[in-house]
Amino acid sequence: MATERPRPVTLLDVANEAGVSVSTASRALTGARRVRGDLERRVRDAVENLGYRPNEAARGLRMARTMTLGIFFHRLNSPVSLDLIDGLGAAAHEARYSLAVTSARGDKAQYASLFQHFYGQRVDALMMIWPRGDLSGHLAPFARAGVPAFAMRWLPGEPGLTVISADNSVASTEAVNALAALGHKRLTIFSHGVLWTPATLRRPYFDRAGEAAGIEIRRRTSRDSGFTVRELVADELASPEPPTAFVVQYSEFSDVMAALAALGKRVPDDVSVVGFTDSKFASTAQRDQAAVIDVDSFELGRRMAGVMLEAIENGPPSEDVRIHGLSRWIPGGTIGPAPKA
Amino acid sequence: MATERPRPVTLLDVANEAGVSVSTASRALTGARRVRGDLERRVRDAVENLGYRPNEAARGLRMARTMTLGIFFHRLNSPVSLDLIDGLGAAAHEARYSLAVTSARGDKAQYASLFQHFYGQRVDALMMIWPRGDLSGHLAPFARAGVPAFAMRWLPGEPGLTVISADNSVASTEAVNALAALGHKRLTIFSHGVLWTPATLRRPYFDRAGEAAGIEIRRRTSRDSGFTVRELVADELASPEPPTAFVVQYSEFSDVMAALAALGKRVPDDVSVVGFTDSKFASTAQRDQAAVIDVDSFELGRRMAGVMLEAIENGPPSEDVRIHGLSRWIPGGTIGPAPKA
DNA sequence: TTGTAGGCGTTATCAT
DNA sequence: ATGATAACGCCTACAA
Repeated sequence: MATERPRPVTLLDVANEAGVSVSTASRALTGARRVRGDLERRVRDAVENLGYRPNEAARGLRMARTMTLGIFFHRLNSPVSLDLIDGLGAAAHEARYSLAVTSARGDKAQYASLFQHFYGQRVDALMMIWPRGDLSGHLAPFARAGVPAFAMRWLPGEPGLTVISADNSVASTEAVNALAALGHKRLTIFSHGVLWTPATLRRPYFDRAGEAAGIEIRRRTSRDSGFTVRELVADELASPEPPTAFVVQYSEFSDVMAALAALGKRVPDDVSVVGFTDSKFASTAQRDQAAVIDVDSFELGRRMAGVMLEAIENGPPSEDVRIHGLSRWIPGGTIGPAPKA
Repeated sequence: MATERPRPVTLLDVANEAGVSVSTASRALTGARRVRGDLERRVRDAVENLGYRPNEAARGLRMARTMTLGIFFHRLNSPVSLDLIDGLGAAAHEARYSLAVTSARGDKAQYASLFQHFYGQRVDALMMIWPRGDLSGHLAPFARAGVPAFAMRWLPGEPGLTVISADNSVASTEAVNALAALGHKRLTIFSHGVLWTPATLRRPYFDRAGEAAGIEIRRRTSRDSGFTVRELVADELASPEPPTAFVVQYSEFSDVMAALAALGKRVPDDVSVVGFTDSKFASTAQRDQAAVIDVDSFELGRRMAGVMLEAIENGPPSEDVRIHGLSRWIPGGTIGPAPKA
């Protein structure tokens, strides 16, 4: 037996209760034009009594705006995703927007269906988090409808798609400088089992900072190799001129620490370790007293939503968007002077 | 300059292109009634050519159904939340529903505003994840509108609110039995820094299983104490009759392992350790060869969405919902025979 | 300042 | 089987 839903209270109900016309009721609530004070009060009272809330679908139909932000994840896997959702949601909600979240679960074959779904929903703006492959086909309907589309990804933007990314260069440079000041000459950036991770984006930061500070920057990744963290750490330390410092994704921080311990290396006496983290792990990192480059991905989400809202209002930005000032260098007990050679 | 959006293609455009009326076009697409084969083909072709997608807001207005599931989080913090969103989203999308996600960010003062927002959206069903406090006030509008509301929480349901939870008793009992078979007599369940965690829900499972298997079950939590994991582990092991096995939330698994190592205890020779995890950590756990009680929270999300969709169709269930069969006992190298006293 | 009426895009009812 | 038409709830010219 299909449930027959009680009809929710509508603006007409409010108008009747207040003894005015729907348009007056509407104006009293939207404040588009002035209404007589006493009438406005009566309308507001009626709203209160009846528990009226405007139907956003109807309003959206009329206004050609659904007050919905579409967030598309290629995959929903890291705690960073959570913070992004949280930050996006916070900013969206403040602006009276809602957040429609979807995930392709790593499957590109899902894209078409998911994008069509968003288009059917008539989201007012679209944000893609680490999407893969060519999107132009999927994005065409949005472009035609004038829906601003954003992507967090490594490739630059293109017509109909603005790329948005976080700039962590300041904190990264500070970290490199701090290590240089401690006498370190060789630093290895460690990214294990990751293909499209922030590690890739951070490359230029570190390269530039390393060059300026006179530190040699190497990288190790196991993305194709299938080696364990411990094997990679061991291999790296067995090289002729081994690094004296590591930069590590925080999700592998403890693995690397354990690997170093197992190899008989003390931190920070023999090796310094810097974690690349986000604020979600901040408390953990502090408990560990770890030195970290901290990225506030909650705030990043907020800022991303801000950019989306702005684009809905005034059209998409003319250039790709870089977001600054969200990362901090936090020294900690896992770094120390470079060991004497 | 406010952007003037190009008008997206509507059903009328399709009808014109196909040379039929809107009603025929609508019928051809919804399949409500049969239309002549050639006309249906022409309509489908027009849809293809024009890239038409029905406006869900308009459809929702007409159908009094928005095809939207509202998911409310008290806080968006654990990786489990991510899996839940992912699973909910997968099931929702299959049913052509979208997922509206919101988080109170741990702040009960946000509830009213967030619930009103969902109500304005006219979500078809509502799911609350670990909500706090009294919800009846917030839920009243949904109840009046006949919107099924669910909550994942410890307290039982009430009128207008169905409680949904996962039943992990089978796997938990298996774990206890496995430990009993290995000769363990005293087991401590360890929950650090958590108030409303699954640890609380698991109590009865373990209590019953322990009683049946003849194992004494204790619990340690630091929720108010502010002790470190290591201090708690040390204190527990210093008791007159120390436990020979621990059950630990996976997020603290490595902390407990490290604490045991620091205390000179070998795993599993001196102490056995069982992790309580979810499938997100499964690969990690396997790499660690850890013995775990694994919960598939992605699948849990799917099932939750299924319950919501069913409730939209046929009204809310008459009783609170327990979801079974989503947890597995996975033995591993972190358990072994109890040490001889 | 207020009310009347039209329309947003869709589906369902009613004639044809 | 098809087409005209009303209705969903809201906002906004336009008229009063």
